[in-house]
Amino acid sequence: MPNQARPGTGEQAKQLALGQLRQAILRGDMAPAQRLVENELAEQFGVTRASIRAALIDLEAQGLVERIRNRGSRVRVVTVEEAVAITECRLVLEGLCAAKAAAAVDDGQVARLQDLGTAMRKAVAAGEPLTYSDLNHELHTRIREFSGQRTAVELLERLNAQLVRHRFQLALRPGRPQQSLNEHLAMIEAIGARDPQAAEEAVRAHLTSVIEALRD
Amino acid sequence: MPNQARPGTGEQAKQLALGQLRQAILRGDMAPAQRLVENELAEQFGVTRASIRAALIDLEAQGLVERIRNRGSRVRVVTVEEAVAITECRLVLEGLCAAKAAAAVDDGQVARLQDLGTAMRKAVAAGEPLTYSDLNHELHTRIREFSGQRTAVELLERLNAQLVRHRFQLALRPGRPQQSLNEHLAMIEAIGARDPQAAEEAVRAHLTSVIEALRD
DNA sequence: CCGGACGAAATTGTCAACAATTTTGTTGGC
DNA sequence: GCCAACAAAATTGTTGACAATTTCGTCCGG
Repeated sequence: MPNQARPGTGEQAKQLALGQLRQAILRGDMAPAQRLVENELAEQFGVTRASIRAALIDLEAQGLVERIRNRGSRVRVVTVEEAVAITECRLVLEGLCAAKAAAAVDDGQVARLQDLGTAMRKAVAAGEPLTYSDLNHELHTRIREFSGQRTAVELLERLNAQLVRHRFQLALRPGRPQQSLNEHLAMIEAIGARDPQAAEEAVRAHLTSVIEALRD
Repeated sequence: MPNQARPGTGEQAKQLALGQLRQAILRGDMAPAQRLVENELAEQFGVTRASIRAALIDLEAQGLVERIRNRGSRVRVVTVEEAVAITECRLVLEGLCAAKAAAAVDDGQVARLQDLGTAMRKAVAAGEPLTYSDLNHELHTRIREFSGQRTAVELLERLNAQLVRHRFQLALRPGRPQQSLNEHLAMIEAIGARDPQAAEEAVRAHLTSVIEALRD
């Protein structure tokens, strides 16, 4: 009963466990395919097994862990093939978002995207792949946000969470940022021009290139 | 996805509760926005609250129920706007599946689709909108299946589950089957011709028409 | 030496009681 | 008569113990 993590305040146990576990997986603290024993996790996070269990069910639905009846949970390993299939889904969904965004953005939002574009240029010129990767992620997030497509955004966040490991791998590949940069700038330009079809095409071209890069 | 709807056999309590509750919601037995009290459900299905609770968490992740902290669960109501947004996601994802299917089907699968096409023709001619609706659903399912895109299929099943109510409403609209039929036949033809781009275009045209029909 | 049956350990699934929270109905003051 | 504080009821969140299932090591027979 000594609840180490503030018993009364704010977050409830399940949400807390969910957040911590999710972060741990996304951060890579948990090795791929690592077994997730409910008792261990419960002790580690200072919550009870029921909370961990609820969190695991949630994470299974998000595709981050795999659960087998009476056999336990493990962090899901995303093969390259799966990563490609996931990115194909991203391709069409982000294409949709880009088209909708191009039709809906206001001037301030366009300026925001262009700022991101110059920042990305700088990051590539300075040879900082990690900064570039972050900006990359933020650009995609902003476009989704500006599209106002709540359903699509939800699906995409689910999909993206499954790709963290692959994203890292991709970002550190030499020469990759240069190619990626041009594609991103094209996306920004198309949206800035309020051209839905061009925006969708640009996103598709970009993610097609990502798929090719993934296949090595 | 571990849920094919067999609520009879030696399933475990949570899976049983999940199946029954899911069916009840999809079947429309639960009124929209109806409150789902854990105790009542537990008694109704003859399982304990813990199982119901686990099932509810699952259903929340599937987008079928809404849960608010300390306030309980309710069957989620999908507004027309949301239905449109969901169908827009279906549009791009099913387009992807159709393109992949067109590139991957074998002769037997094509024959299967064409059989469905003639059955649909017959159902429309006979004025049986319910039969037609079922065939419609099966056609979409088969195309997804033949595409081999596991990730996309998973997303689409999630999305479709949220639309049951609207699908019913749409199927019974006079004149709708006729228009829908032609679009479906075009999809079948494009896939039979192994033309990915035409298949994607046909699916997009069909679902665009569905979106327009939804907006009344 | 190998294969299958048996049993113990580990792990998840289920249960009923308890605590915390929100909602609702009521009472008192203005 | 209306609003706020308060108390009671309903409902969800949490806890620890118990049951069912699977896994793994061991032993026996061939």
